[in-house]
Amino acid sequence: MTIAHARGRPRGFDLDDALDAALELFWREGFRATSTRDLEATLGVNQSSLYHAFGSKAELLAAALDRYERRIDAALVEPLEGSPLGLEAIEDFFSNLHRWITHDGKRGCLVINLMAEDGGADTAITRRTRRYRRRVRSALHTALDRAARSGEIAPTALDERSELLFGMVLGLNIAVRGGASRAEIGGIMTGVQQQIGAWRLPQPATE
Amino acid sequence: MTIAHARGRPRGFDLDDALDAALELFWREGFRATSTRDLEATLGVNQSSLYHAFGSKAELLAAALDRYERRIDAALVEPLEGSPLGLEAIEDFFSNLHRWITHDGKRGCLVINLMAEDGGADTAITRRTRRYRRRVRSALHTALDRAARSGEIAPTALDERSELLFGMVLGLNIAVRGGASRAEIGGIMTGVQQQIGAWRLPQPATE
DNA sequence: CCACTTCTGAAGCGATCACTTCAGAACAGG
DNA sequence: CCTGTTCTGAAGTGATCGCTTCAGAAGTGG
Repeated sequence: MTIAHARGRPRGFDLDDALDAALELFWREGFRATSTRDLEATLGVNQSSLYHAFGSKAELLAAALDRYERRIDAALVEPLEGSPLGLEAIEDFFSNLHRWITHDGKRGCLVINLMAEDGGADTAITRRTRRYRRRVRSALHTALDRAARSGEIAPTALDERSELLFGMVLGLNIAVRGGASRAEIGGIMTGVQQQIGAWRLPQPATE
Repeated sequence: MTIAHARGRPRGFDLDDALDAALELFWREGFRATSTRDLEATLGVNQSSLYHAFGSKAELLAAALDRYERRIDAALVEPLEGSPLGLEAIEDFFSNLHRWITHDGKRGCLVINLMAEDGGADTAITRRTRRYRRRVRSALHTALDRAARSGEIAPTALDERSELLFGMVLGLNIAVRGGASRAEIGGIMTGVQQQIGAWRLPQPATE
């Protein structure tokens, strides 16, 4: 959606590259901890140009967040939501989540990091994190529904179980961001996977 | 442990009162978001006096944290650890936790808030939050052990289950701090309690 | 009362924050 | 080349940060 300019000096940097670099900073260092000077240095773009292009630090975050949500949706949420599988889709989701939030360092999930940062003030960011929470919880519920319909798990307490799983998504994130060791994270992850497996009913032999 | 002074002008404020007020601010607003000017205004104590008494903002936090840990230990961890009960002690723990982190507003647990704030840097605070994590996880494990020994639950996957529970402690906190609605928190809490109940084995009729 | 010590209040320190200003650079169309 | 437009670089805005300075207030023991 980058339109070629018609008149005036052409922009000296690529908008998408800048957004990706800004996303990386906000994600790894946090929104508040990333100063406009940090952005200037890492992106190699003068503050003046950044403000000219994006308006404010918050709008830059919003634009970076658009890109982030598209990616995490493709990598984690859509596979969970669109899978034909039940419990296995959820187990895969948590495996993917594990990789996603620990990929290089203690970066966690940007949306959940933001949720933890702003302390629940009523900002545009808060509204987006709320929407994201609903989306993830709903995808988990959908997968549990599939598992129940196929007889993989008992068709009871689906609401409670999806809430439990969603709570674990949040818990894993804060454990990662809070500096828990790899072993600690692994332990929690094992606890989740074990619990998901424990929901599985004994299956009648197929075939 | 407040020693009466021997010479010089007596302090014009009460150390314990000041620590309690500072604790309240750090807890509700966050450590970083609480400025020394906020402390001055809320405590009614000049910055100069605060620095004279405590040394630095970080040391003031450390002193407030001492008080906080004593209280949360008495209110939540000791009852869990010292109870003769198994699952019921854990259920009570989560009920108490719910009250503790939502008591007035979205305050969460100070230790977990700090864990989320400093991003895992290796500070004195990080070391204390690590110690606290170990303590809570161990108390949960102890309670599960009691439940297993009394035949209340199967004596399997105790490590995984305690990790799961601990992850939920973290998840509930971030949900509260992140501005989740009362209904959302209640949903997650119900998910946890339901899961704990689901671990209970059918009991032989006693009597 | 005096010398000594400790604590207080106001003012101010340098650093850093998000953001702005403005002269001039770099292009287009005429 | 000239005019009009957009973008860039360096400098600087006021606000706020954690923390310090220092004169003087408020006590003590002699």
